[in-house]
Amino acid sequence: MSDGVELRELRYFRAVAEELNFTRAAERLGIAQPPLSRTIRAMERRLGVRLLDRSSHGTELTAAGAVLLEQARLVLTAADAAVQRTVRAGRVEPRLVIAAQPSGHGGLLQRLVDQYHSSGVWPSAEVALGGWGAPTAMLREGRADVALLRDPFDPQGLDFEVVATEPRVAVLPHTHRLIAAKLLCRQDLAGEPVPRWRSEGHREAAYRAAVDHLPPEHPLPPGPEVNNLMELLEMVALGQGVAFLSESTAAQHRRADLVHVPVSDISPSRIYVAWPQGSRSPAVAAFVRCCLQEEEWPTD
Amino acid sequence: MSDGVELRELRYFRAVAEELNFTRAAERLGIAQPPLSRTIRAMERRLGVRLLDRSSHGTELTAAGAVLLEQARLVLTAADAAVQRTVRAGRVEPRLVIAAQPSGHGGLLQRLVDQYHSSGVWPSAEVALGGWGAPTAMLREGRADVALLRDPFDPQGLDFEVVATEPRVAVLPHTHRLIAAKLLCRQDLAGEPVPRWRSEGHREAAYRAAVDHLPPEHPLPPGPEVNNLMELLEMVALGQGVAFLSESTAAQHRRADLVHVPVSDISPSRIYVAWPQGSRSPAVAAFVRCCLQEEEWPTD
DNA sequence: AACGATTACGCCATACGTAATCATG
DNA sequence: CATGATTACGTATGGCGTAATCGTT
Repeated sequence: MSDGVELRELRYFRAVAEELNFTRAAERLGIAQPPLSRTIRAMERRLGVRLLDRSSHGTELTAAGAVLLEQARLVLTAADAAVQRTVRAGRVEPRLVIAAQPSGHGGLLQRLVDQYHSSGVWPSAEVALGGWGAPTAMLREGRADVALLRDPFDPQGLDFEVVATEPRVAVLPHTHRLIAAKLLCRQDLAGEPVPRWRSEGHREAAYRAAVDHLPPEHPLPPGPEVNNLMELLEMVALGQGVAFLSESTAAQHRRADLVHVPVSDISPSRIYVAWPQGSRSPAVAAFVRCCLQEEEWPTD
Repeated sequence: MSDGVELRELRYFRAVAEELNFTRAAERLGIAQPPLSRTIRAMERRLGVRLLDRSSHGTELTAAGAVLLEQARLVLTAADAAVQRTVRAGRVEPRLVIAAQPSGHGGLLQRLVDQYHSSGVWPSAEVALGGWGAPTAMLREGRADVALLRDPFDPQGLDFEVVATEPRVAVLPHTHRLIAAKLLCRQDLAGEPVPRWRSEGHREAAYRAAVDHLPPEHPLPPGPEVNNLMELLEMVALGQGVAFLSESTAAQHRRADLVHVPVSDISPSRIYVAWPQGSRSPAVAAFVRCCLQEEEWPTD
């Protein structure tokens, strides 16, 4: 039983497994092919497992290789995160870095930061904004300590709690037949196209549109793809679809040519506070405590 | 920005941080002190962070060092797990390893394994038993794929679902004043000593006794320490305390000198199925599906 | 032939150990 | 002075690059 692997080996393997080509992988790593080839073979011999099928028609992952690729990504991310967190903890004046998506929380983020600051002499807070998926990545990579997230997010490696729940509204063009309604249900809007997020290039973005805006039992009418909130609202204004946004998001982006109508039977939007699993940081704990004292979202 | 760390450095640092003494750490690692000292210093210089306070009165961790110790443990565990999972995935006939505590689930485990086996041509299942804390450790270290767990467990790095819920009973000596009762509430037994688990040497064992057997608002009457279930029952039989066990556990260990009485207001015992976070294994998914089809626990 | 992976071989970086040095109670 | 960390220095393991070889299409 040889004792283990080194990160260098995992970095090399990841490159090969992702490129499925030793030459390109070596280029990407900035080394020559032979050491790469040797390192992978040595690892295979040491573990007693074939990781790659080197057939004539190119290189393929074996089942074991697929497992190692997945695992190697986790280990390498964790190693980078370890360094990041250590360096940040060692700064003379450490900061609590709060990651969040821009303009998604109304005054909530501001209130939480204020409350956190007024709660004592903890490291001062600093907000880092990023698009969908960025806050969770920052947590995993050790570049942020805590994050405010909207409903569908990848919980891998994170702990989280619900901070607030708020109903969603339908955003309709002002020419829509239903703008006079006080309350809609999903059925009233069945068949209306719903724009889809394409923004961050993630597969999950499509998923987000589906899960975030509609319960899964409703089929999703295909709508135009949009890259951000402004495009989304423009699409709606142009009559290309309807959008379902949380009240606060909608309220922050009022337009004369759009109307908001509450919807009764859509899953409410939830805001979570999340942090790296097992974080022992007192500052994180203090911020989370602030979050959990937060009231239900005020309904305007 | 130097690119990162190597596992060797993290292994070295962990040894020093745990021993708080370079000499002992070097012995533990099987190397001489100088390379150890140099490696740590090099790491400090590269990261630009002091990890250890080397004062006269011994070596202490800095705040950053404490963070790195915690992180290093995670990374090293993840790296070992990566190897284990890869090796197991590469076996000619891979097995689904199910970790569980011995004799804690009545026929549940057997039923689940049978159901899993009859559900198709997946890798065959193999059960690995271990004391409290062992199943979760096996999952984290890549030595098991999935586990059946009882209520208080450390969820770090795991995903889980509830499989079954069952009420608890009080286990009383047959000489007890309340053996004729059909149903007790916690108040009836207030002040009775409750034996505590000492078994696995974990701090968590005490926590277990508290959270598992009693809601936290009840103060825990100090009871004798026991190492296993047999000792626990013996203590109860000797009149040294009362125990609160799940129905199925109690049922599997009937004794002529013990009586079981249902308790109304104690949190029920839950059985979970858990697996490494983000596991993509189809075999694990199949087993979890079997678990979720499981009915509520039959009440005898 | 051409492309991609592997083996052969010489070089250099770096991790190691021994021994000497420093700092502190 | 004794204990424990660091610096100095010579050695050697092993990871790298260049060049040659193998194996497919």
